[in-house]
Amino acid sequence: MDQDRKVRVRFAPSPTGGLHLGGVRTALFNYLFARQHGGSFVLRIEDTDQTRFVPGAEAYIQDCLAWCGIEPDESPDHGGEYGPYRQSERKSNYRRYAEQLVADGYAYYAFDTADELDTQRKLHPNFRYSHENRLELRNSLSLAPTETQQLLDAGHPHVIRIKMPVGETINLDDLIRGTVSFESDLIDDKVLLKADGMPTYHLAVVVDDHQMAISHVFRGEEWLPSAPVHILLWEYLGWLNAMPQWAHLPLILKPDGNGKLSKRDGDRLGFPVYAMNWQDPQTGAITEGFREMGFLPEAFVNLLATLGWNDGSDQELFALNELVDKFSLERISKAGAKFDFEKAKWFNHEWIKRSDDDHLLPQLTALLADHGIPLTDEKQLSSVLALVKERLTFVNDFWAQASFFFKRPDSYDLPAVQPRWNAEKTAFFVDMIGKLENFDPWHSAELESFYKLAIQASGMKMGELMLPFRIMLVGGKFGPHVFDIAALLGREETVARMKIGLGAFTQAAP
RNA sequence: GGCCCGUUCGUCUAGGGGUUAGGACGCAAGAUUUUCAUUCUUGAAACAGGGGUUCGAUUCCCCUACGGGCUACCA
Repeated sequence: MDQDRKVRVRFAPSPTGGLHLGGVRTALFNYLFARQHGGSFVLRIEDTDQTRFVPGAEAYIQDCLAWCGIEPDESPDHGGEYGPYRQSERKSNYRRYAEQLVADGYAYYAFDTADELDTQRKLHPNFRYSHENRLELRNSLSLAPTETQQLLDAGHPHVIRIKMPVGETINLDDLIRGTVSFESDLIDDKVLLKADGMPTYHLAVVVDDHQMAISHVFRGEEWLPSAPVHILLWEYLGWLNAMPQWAHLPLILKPDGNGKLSKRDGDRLGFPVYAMNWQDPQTGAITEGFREMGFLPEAFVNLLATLGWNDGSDQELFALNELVDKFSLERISKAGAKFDFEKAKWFNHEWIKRSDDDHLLPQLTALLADHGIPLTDEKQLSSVLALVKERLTFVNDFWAQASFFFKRPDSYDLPAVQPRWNAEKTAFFVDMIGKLENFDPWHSAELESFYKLAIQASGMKMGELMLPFRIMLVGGKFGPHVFDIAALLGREETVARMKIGLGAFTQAAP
């Protein structure tokens, strides 16, 4: 193997659905490795299965990657010298290699129909198309050469299957798992070229990876069992010295119970599994994505990277460029990792705290617009954000945490004040409103000391007069420091809200 | 069923022949905040089991158990 060859890795999703956690993580690890080694990250679309191809999914995949900050060096959209990057556009390639394998004795034509194979499977519980029975089935190995030729000439539907050797041990050197051995006797004769002339994944990856000079293949662990077929193909096609190095990534598991994380788990447990909103083309149903739920791409990338990888220290927060520096295959764990949504939320909380205002402001502006609030004062928005930033788990929490800065309360938490409301309190607020109308300077600290002095003078208890004030301004028992709120609201608005609130309290009082 | 992979607190994980087995999320308690949240402090919480090897295994080896993946003309 050529150790000096340029690092070229690829992410090869099939455009059959939304890009879920495992997919994005695979892309991320590929990307990190490429960047780290000054290599190329290739996006190749494996749209081989026409029956399940979903229109729009290809653009969706690219959008997801872009949102995460993963920019391919070569892709269907941006091109590159190894194109085309869509498998459907490379179709002419595959048959030729399949035929070559037949000619070299490594593969054969099989004419069995789907029905015939079904019958076999019913007859034999553990049916495998293999060296044990291929001579009894209808293929170019069992048929006379003339008969095979006749069927071929007549255009009889057929597939091409690999002829698995007998008695060989196939060793895979996996970068994460070390050497993994397989006995060739136990592996069936996989279909390489389908009756429709399209390749199966097994043929396609090998041919594509070879033609695109891929140096490293990082893919999910679910591919481990078919790795020996791929290795054999690299050998049989005569490309063994150009074979990429392999690394099979641990799976992302469902949080409860066991098994691979699926879309249904997200629906069932109430968290996203797709990077971005995904609309099922059949049903039209939209599954909410991490982005739409209010995740920052930084947090999403961070949580994905640390699901199955760590840098050996206690550090948990990593930016993408930091990951490029610190990522290493050796530190990827072998065992699958259960996805924990609580921890995912924590990552987002941390990233919101670390984000600059100008990073968050556009999203907040959009959020306010969704609630019918036009942006009038960006500085004010910034000040509000400073007050509530560390309370946010999601960007969208901003509305729940800070909407009262932009609109007056619709209702008041009357049960919190009403039972103990009295004339004395009414008098205090009437007096306070009058004083505040002329109070200066309108700053949080000054307001606080002034207000507290007035409470002392009144002889009433602090808590008796603090809570009503808060509820007048925001409507309920929540929000940041009251005097910060008043300061930000401004004199006019604060006084106006106090008057309205006072009216509501006295009217409702017993 | 067969093949392959895996197994440290509930979860993500660090560690590695001799450690009080460390961190984080979550949980609990306390403090701060005269709201709610944040924050801070403290706490409970793990080496799957059995055999070896060894003076000594959670760490190395084997077996078992358990979990997962694959077993399509899907990827």
